[in-house]
Amino acid sequence: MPKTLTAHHGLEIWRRALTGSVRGEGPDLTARQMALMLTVYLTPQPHTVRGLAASLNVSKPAITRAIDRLSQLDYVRRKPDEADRRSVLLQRTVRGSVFLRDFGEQIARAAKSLEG
Amino acid sequence: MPKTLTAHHGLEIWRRALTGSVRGEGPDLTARQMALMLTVYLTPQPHTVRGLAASLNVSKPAITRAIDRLSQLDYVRRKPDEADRRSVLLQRTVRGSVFLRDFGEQIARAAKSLEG
DNA sequence: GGCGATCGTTTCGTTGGCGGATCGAGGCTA
DNA sequence: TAGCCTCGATCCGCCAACGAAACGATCGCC
Repeated sequence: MPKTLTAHHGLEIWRRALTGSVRGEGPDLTARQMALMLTVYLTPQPHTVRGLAASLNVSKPAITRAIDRLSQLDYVRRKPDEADRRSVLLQRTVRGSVFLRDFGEQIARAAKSLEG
Repeated sequence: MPKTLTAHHGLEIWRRALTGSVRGEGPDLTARQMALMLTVYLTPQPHTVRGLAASLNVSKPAITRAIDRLSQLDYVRRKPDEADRRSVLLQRTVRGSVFLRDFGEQIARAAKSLEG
């Protein structure tokens, strides 16, 4: 359990993790795409386009496009809502889980290398 | 001083800070632009285009473009290197410092709200 | 002084994200 | 069943970022 992460410390962790991500070979996602990923994987289901648009304060087409990109990477999948066929629910994928797990470990490593 | 920030915890902090940033009214910087900002402000001077290109593993034109964008926001300034007129050094600005300070506090807040 | 190397920038064509408007599919109510 | 609403997707023109190549300016060296 972290204890009062300071702003400066947070920035330094952010720098290391982000730099690693930029340097790396992984796909480079926009801030919105990344925010969408994190929202889908870390907040309670279900996730719809309109819900995400409201949650991220972004237009619906922007969400559709982000999903296009992420599903083409197989980081997320569309699943029609059987209860309301107008809606589309987002499903997590193994590949997306792996991507986020790796990213999370990168953050943890950055934090750890700052200790002591 | 943080103590063993877990991957999951790190992701959750990342989600909250990034979502806040996406929702907010600030300029949305690309991952590269943000990485450039953090490198300039958090690592030792001086910073040159080629140095940043190597550090971020990115092409020089990409760095030039990122600097164009950031200097137009007055987050960074170009200063000719008097010792080697071919080089350009990057200077920090007040506005950039404020931007990063706010962002750092957003991270700190996200971390704090996870405690306990 | 001449010449190759190195600096950051510019140009070029391409790709991809953007908001706003609009669409067709589907749901809801009477 | 008719009319209206809401859903996500698509179309449109625009703008920003991309890599590769070429450029002018400047340096280091002989």
